[in-house]
Amino acid sequence: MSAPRRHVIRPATLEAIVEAAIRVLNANAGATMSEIAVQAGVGRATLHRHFRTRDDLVSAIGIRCIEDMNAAVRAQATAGQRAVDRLRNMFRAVIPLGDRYSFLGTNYTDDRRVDEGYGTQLEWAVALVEDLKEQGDVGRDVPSAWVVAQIDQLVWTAWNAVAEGYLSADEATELAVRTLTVGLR
Amino acid sequence: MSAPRRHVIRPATLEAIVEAAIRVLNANAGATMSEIAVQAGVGRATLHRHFRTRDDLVSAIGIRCIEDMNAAVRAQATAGQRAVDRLRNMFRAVIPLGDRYSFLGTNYTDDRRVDEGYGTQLEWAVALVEDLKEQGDVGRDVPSAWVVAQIDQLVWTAWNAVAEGYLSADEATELAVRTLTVGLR
DNA sequence: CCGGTTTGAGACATTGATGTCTCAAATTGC
DNA sequence: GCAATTTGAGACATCAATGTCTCAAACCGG
Repeated sequence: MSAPRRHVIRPATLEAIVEAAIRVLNANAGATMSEIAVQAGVGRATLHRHFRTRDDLVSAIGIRCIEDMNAAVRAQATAGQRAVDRLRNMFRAVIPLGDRYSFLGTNYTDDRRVDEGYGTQLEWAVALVEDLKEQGDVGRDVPSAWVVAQIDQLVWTAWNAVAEGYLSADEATELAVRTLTVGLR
Repeated sequence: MSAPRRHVIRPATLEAIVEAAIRVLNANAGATMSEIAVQAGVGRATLHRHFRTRDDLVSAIGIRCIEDMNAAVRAQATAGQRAVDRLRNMFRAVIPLGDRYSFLGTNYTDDRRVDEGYGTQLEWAVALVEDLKEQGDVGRDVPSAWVVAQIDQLVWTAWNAVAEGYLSADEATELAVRTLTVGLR
């Protein structure tokens, strides 16, 4: 006897849930399934039909965030580029996903796939920082952990600036590169 | 007939609760009263005896955070100082309170006193940014909102660096000033 | 040492969110 | 237009966290 047919959600419904969940949970990590459903414009039963538990939903969104971020980073051509140009390209690709960074920071899920994905991002960032130091765009005296932390925060503050409307995406990218390398003087 | 005697908590107990609540709620904004009590080394009944509700506790901690931050900023002598020195002094005073910044960011409470206190901090920061621009430490082309956002995030990442142990408090202060003004090159 | 006060443990009631289920309505593709 | 499928609303059960209360134990200042 076959297992009960698993629910197949419509792609547009799933996208609405993912975007709504990121928005609502970034604002309040304790938001209820009801709040997420309302914001997504779907019924709460639809969430429960597709995700086994609230934790399952948060994990699934976390995995989606990591996949989106890794896809954005992977999509860049890096061969032969100067480190500072790779930094600029990375910011250009990743700043629009700043809300996903924030989601992963505030809605931690003890999920192997999220941990692995985050580790991939970290490795990529550390390699970039080593090259920035090698090419003189970042001083060798600066702890790499500090540089990585600054890059992380710049992604988020730049995303916020674009969301608030006082910077365009291009302006945000340039200001992020400038802030990290030569500062605001 | 007089009202029932209000519970008077011991100062050491209250401090333990405040510090534990900041630590636990920074890690997980949805942490339970039980988790806070365990971390504080007190009984859950003690929390309920002193705070009417969980929301009341979160509000009270938020007010404490704002008061601590405003006290730190107010304690500085600023008359006659260059803007960059005021920036350095502000970082030195406020970085140890980075966990309080974070608390206010992630555990927003719709409380008039928290809003007012935050407004005071913001006014102070904007005035400092104007002076930094006036004295050439920050370019006039940079949006003030961007500079304020960077200062905010530097407080948090510097606090984290000290907590993680790869920077001393003095190193964190200097690196924060450097990152904002001349960058990491 | 003692009186007054605070506190912790645990029992218990309440509450709100989650999770399950059913059925009519809506949607979609042919 | 119809069949197959997904979805929303709402009823209902479950569960975990909150909130209340009592009493013995612990604490502290005089």
